[in-house]
Amino acid sequence: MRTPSRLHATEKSPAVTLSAPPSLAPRVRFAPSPTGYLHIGGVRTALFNWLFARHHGGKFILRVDDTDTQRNLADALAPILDGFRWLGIDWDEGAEVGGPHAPYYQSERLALYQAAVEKLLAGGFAYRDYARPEETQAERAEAEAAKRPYVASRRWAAESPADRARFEAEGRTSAVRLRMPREGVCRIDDIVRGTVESEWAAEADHVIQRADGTCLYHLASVVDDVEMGITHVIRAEEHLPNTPRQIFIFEGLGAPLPRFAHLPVVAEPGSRVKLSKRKLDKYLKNPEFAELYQHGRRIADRLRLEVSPETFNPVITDFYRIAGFLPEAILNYLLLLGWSLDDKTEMLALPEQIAHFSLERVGKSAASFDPKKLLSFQERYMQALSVDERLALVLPYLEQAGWIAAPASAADREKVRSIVAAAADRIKVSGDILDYDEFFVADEALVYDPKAFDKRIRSAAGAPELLAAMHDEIAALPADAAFDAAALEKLLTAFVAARGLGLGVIVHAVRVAVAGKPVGFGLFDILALLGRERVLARLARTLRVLEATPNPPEAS
RNA sequence: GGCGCGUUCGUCUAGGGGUCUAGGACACUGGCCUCUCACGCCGGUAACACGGGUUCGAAUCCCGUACGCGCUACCA
Repeated sequence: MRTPSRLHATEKSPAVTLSAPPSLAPRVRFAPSPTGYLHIGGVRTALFNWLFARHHGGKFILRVDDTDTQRNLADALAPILDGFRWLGIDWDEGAEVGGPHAPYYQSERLALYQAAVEKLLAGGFAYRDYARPEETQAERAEAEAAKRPYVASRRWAAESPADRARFEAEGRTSAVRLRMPREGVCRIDDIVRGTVESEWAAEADHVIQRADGTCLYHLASVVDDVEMGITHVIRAEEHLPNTPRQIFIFEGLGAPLPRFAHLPVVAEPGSRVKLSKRKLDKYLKNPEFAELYQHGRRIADRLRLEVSPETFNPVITDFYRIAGFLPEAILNYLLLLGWSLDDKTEMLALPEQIAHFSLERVGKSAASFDPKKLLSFQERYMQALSVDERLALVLPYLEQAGWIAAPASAADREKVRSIVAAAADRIKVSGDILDYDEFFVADEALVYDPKAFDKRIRSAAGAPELLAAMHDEIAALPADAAFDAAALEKLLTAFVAARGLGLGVIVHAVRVAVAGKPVGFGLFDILALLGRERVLARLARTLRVLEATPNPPEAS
C-alpha cells in the first residue's frame, strides 16, 4: 500500500522545509573530537549537515566534543578546523567564531551537564548505581550466557539517602545510570531510514555520569542539542542503536525531540566496513588505494615534507590539501557517497549542491570509498579551470620545492604559465607540476631514465648519429630563427624527410636526450619550452654521455 | 550471543507494480586519434542475494533465509 507521492514527500520531510517561519529554520551541528586529524567520513557527515542548513537557510554549528581529551586542545583541533576552512565548509556558530550558545567546547559546559544529571535524578529518570564493576560484569556475562539482552538488576540502585549511606558504608562508589523503561516500544521516525522500532526493555541502563563526576557522551550530546536548539540530528548510522537512550534523555529533560537522520557509513574500498584511519596498511593492499597514496606520497617527497602514514593518508583530509586536490572535487565526490540527484547528474557545483540537497534522497546502504572515482572528479574539476587558474595553484608547489624563487618573478610566472599550458590535462592535482623537473634543472644535472636512454638512444640504430646531425642543424639556425612549436615541427619534419625517415625515428631519441624521460608533453612543445640554447646543450651532453660509456654492461 | 540496520553491474548509484530485453558514472576492456604519456571520441563486458507469497503483472509490496555491517563500555 503506497501513499500518493506528494503526500509521501510531506510525511518524510517535516513542515520545516515548506512553510516554516524563520525562527524555525533548522539548526544542525557537527561535533568532532579534537583528534588531530579530519577523517574523510567525518567530512561527508559534516557536508550533509552543512548542505542541509544552507539549503533551508538554517544554521550549521561546529561544537567541540572534548570531554575526553587530555592532549593539547589547540594542537588537536587546528587540523580539523583548518580542514573545514580549506574545504569551504563554514560554520555559523561554534569553535573560534562563538555565538549565542557559547561556549561551544564541551569541556567548558560541565555545569550544564551536572544540572541535567540532577534533573534526571530528581525526575526518577536516572539513579545512583553502587554496583562494583565486577558485579555489573557478572550480570552482563550471565545475560549473555542466557542469550538475552543485558538489563541491569538495579540491586545496587540507591533509592533513598539511607540506601546511599548503607552502600557507602560498604566502601562503594556510585555512577549515575539511566532508569530505562522496561516496557513498550521505542519508535524513531528517521528521515533516511523510516520508522525504526525497538523494545525499551532491551535497553541497558547506560551510565551518564562516572563515579568521578565526569559525564559521558550521550548525556553531554543531548544536553547540548537541547540547549543549542538543534532541530535535526544528522549523523552516521553507527549512532542509530544509541538513539533510544538519547530519546529517553530528551524526554527526561522535558525537551522536544529533534528529527533524526542516520546516514550510511563511508566504508573501506571494496568493502562495507567503516573506513578507519588505523587500517592504512590494510587499505594499501588495495591497488587503487595504494596508487592514490603513492601519488600523494610522490608529491610530498618532492616537497621534502616529513610525512608519516599516521597523518598523511587518503583517509585524512590533509592528504588532499597537500597533494593539491580541489576542495570542490572532493565535496562533489563525497556528496555522491550516499546521495544522488537523479539517474544522470554527477557534476554539481556547490551552489547546485545547496539548491538540490535533500535528506530524502540519501541512500540507506553503506557506500565504499572509491579512490579512482574521486580522482576522476578531481580531473574533471581541474580540466574546467583556465590556464591562469591552474598557474596560481601550481606556483606555490614550485616555490616550496625550491625550483623557483618565492615570490615568483614575472619571468618565472611566464615560464611556468607556458609549461602549464603545454601540460594541459596532464596536471591532475596541483602537485603534479613537480613531475616536470626537466624544465627546472640545470642542463648538466638532467637525469636520464636508464631504460629509456638505452632503448631510445644507445640501442636504437642510428640514433646517436641522428642526434648529432640534429644538434648541428639547430646550431646552424640563424640567431633570429623562430624556435616555437610550429617552426620546430617544420624543422624536424624536413629533417627526417631529407633522410627518407619517419618522424617516429627521431622523436623518441630527442625526447629522452632533452627531457631525460620517455613520456610527457609533445616533443615540439618541450623543445620550444626549453629554448634553443638549452636544447643544444642537452643534445651535446647526451652525446658526451654516450661516448663516455660506449659499451654498457648487458642488462641483467 | 542479543538487538538494530542493510543487500541493483567490481565500485557509486537511478529505480516508488507494467515505459526494465534494468539507465548513468568510475573502473575494466576493444577500437579511433597520435611522436610518447595524458586528454578526447566511438564501442563492449558486467547487476536486481536466495526462497516463498500477494498480483493479470514484482527490481519495486509482504514473509522467511543467507550474507554483510553497526551497537551491545564508568569510548565517542
